[in-house]
Amino acid sequence: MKKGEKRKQELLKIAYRMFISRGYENTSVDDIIEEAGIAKGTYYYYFKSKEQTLEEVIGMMIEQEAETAGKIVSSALPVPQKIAGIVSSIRPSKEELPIEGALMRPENIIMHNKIRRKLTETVVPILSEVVEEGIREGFFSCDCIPERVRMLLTVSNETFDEENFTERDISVFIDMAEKLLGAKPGTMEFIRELIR
Amino acid sequence: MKKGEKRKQELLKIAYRMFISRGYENTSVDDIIEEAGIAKGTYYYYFKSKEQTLEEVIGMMIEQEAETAGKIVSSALPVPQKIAGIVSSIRPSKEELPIEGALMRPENIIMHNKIRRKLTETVVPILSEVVEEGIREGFFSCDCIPERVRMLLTVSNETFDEENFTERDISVFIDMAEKLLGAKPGTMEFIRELIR
DNA sequence: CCCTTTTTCGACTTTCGGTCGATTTTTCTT
DNA sequence: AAGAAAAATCGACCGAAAGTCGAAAAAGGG
Repeated sequence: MKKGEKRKQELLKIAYRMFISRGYENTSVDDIIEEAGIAKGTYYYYFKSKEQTLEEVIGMMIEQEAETAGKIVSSALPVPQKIAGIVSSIRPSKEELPIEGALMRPENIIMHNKIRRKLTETVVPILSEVVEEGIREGFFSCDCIPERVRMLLTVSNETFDEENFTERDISVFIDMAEKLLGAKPGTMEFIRELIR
Repeated sequence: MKKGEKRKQELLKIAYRMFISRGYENTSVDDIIEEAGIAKGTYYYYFKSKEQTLEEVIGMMIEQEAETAGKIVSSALPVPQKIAGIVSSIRPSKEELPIEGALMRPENIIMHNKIRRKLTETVVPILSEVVEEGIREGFFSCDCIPERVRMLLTVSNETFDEENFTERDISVFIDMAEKLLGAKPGTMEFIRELIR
């Protein structure tokens, strides 16, 4: 009964690698089982569908990132650095797998989308907490924190995921972040380094 | 040689209807050809792939909306009403086909995404023009107009497409729009009616 | 009317996700 | 240790769906 879990983790790892490098749509179940050296039936003994595999793979990814982010929140770092740290921990999705760059390929819309959704869902509360802290310390000044954080995250995802963003995009985004959170101009400049 | 164009339009119309009502993924080429009463080969005589059909269907949709928006821009309406008009002309995608509401179903991510992309691409320049006009008239005050417009559009799409948005989301969005474009507080309140 | 081009046809191929009953391996029970 | 029960594995098979292809039928033109 323990061998089972191990096998599943193994399959998850293989699926993760393949989804990342070749894209979800371009990875067939046959590819996965061939790599794993198992039969179709075995695969479906562990996953009810290919999509469920994707779901679990994404769950894995996000879980890790959330853990890192959580540690940062409860650390003693100053607020801006907390934000920097969290944002960085969220981004590896790009540096980690740029070799293929298959992530936002047209055919990868589905995976990309699911990742974004789940990421937003888990990160918004975490970042909100930090913003709250920032308000207490006088960095920020605003209401509706989760809503604001979410919108910032949305723009960030949508804008900086692609390769086509410009320096102007970054400037506008910083301006937006400062204004949306009620921070003094220039306070959020540190974001520039994170993105570029 | 003219019959061809006609057939293609007919197929496009059928595909449009089916993609909208049942979703792109849930519509098979066989469904389309059955509805059209033609053979597989005929379909592929007009489209190189199912995806190309989707592309053309989306092109059709956006073209119409862009036309309407264009007329509004060159009208004599005051700036806020131009914006309102354009935003409305963009939104029918929701009122037009809510019966099934299949648009943002998990399985429709692909279509939804392509629509959003293309829509943003075509609407950003149009709205930017209006904002420019608004600056001249003292409504707004900002630089990097296309970037700002794009981000606003991004947030709007992502936030108000779903059904789960709250009144607070709207308020924050309005606040954001005003601050991003350098408008006086309250100026953009009219957005509230458009969305709700 | 014949020849060319356009359009249509539908059987066939391939790919892929998923199913299922049989079989082997592991674990539990006594 | 023997046998039963449960867990894990196997792979042939299925059905759906996109896409191909060569042949045949319409449409046009001279």
